[in-house]
Amino acid sequence: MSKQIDIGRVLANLPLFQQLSDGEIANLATGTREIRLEKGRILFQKGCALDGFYITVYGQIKLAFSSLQGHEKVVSIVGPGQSFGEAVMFMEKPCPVMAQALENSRLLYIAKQGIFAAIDHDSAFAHRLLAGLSMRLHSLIQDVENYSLRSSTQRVIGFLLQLAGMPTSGPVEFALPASKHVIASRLNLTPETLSRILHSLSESGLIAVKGRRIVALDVARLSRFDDSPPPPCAKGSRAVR
Amino acid sequence: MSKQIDIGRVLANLPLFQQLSDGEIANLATGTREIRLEKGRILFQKGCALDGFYITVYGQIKLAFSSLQGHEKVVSIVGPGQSFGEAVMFMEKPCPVMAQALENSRLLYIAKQGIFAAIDHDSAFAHRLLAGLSMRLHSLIQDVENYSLRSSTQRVIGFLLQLAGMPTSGPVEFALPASKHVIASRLNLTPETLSRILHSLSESGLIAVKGRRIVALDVARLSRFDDSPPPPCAKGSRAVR
DNA sequence: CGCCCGCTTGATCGTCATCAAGGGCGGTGG
DNA sequence: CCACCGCCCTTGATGACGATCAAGCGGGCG
Repeated sequence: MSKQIDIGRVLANLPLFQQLSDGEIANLATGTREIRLEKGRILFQKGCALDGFYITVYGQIKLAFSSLQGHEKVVSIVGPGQSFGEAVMFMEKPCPVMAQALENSRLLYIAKQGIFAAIDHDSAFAHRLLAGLSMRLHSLIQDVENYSLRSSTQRVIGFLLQLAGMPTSGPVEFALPASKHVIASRLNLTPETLSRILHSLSESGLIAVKGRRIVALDVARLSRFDDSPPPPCAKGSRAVR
Repeated sequence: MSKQIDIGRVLANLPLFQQLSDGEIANLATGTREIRLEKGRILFQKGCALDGFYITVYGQIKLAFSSLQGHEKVVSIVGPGQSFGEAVMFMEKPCPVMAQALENSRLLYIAKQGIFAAIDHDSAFAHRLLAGLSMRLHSLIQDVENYSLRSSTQRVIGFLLQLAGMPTSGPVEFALPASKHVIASRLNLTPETLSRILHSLSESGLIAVKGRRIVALDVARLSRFDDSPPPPCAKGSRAVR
């Protein structure tokens, strides 16, 4: 039962909590529970109230909502070191999404009382929280922008470029962070469409695909695709738009 | 030149600032500028940095981004009493959207220093800010949900129901908050499509439209449309999905 | 009175979802 | 070691929803 020690250590190393005093870390730790979740298990359903939030230690959690028709849309894939649920906690409203483990995972659940105490005590912490929420908001707006004024191909390219990082140029290899099914949903596509797009990109020599691994062969050209107005008529390019 | 008095009064009445002390209000007021904006004028462009945020006193501002192709997508329509730009301010990153006046408007621009001081001084204020940002995040997620798993008709209905408020039942009349062009963009539709949808809804006897005024005739049935799985086969209903 | 702008209406086209099979690969058991 | 099965992904054929292009309409304002 080395839980207590573990939790304090883990908390203290998170960017969000880096600069808190030992006392506050200890205080947070008392309100913190460890959660192990096996692949496929649901952490909470859409509509639940949360009076705390979660941090992923390892594993992978997907946040998604599902229509009454049973369709599901993945909003976010959260990995180690990332947190989720803060907004719901501060809002005191039912959670708009559900959370499910994509792999066996280990999380921390941090009760809001400790957070609130830390805010009262240390206004720099409040600043970090505000900045964190703001970043989240920002990326959500990016999503809205992607969904509303970019084609499916552009969304895929944008996603790949993001995974590739800002590379020096030259080919970059990386792995998709989840099954193609999940990725497709995250990008608002069907798996079929994603498959076709990846196929067509590799036909154009822009990328190479083997299973979950992808090589971005020509990052420069890829980026150009990403946001170029389709030239007046992209001649003969069934493949592209 | 009654600006100073005005500003203090206006600030003190905003929900966000209700509970601040007179001293803090005064402090905020010194960092606050009044801005008058005539219809059509652009307040800031996408990519600008902000070191403060805005509150609409009267008028109407649209937040939007535009693709390189010149297409424009309205993210939000902000009216009197509402604020915008906080997230950008806290994030210290370029603004992801542009802001333009839809009517002659009057705004307050509040410098971040006063806000930061208030946070340091009054942790309840920090809580309110956090809750405010969280609400914003929540509604953005709703938007994503709408865009990704609801048909255009469902989005329109959802929007109308929101305008109608939670009515007692029976017909409700209200006005669209902006031109149909802007509304359409907000809902991720072309004006043509919006027009057709409104037409088809009024043909079905669900609403009546005269210009910008709309009467929701059958709110109950409207709500049902809003989220019902299309019954196995909605017989003969070209009008509906 | 006439113009301009916001909206409507009609015809056509593209993109992407849907439906339906067909691979390929890993795991399991004979 | 091979055969079988399940799962994930791919590939193909079709269709629907909504965008685009192109006129018409009406009403407010100069």
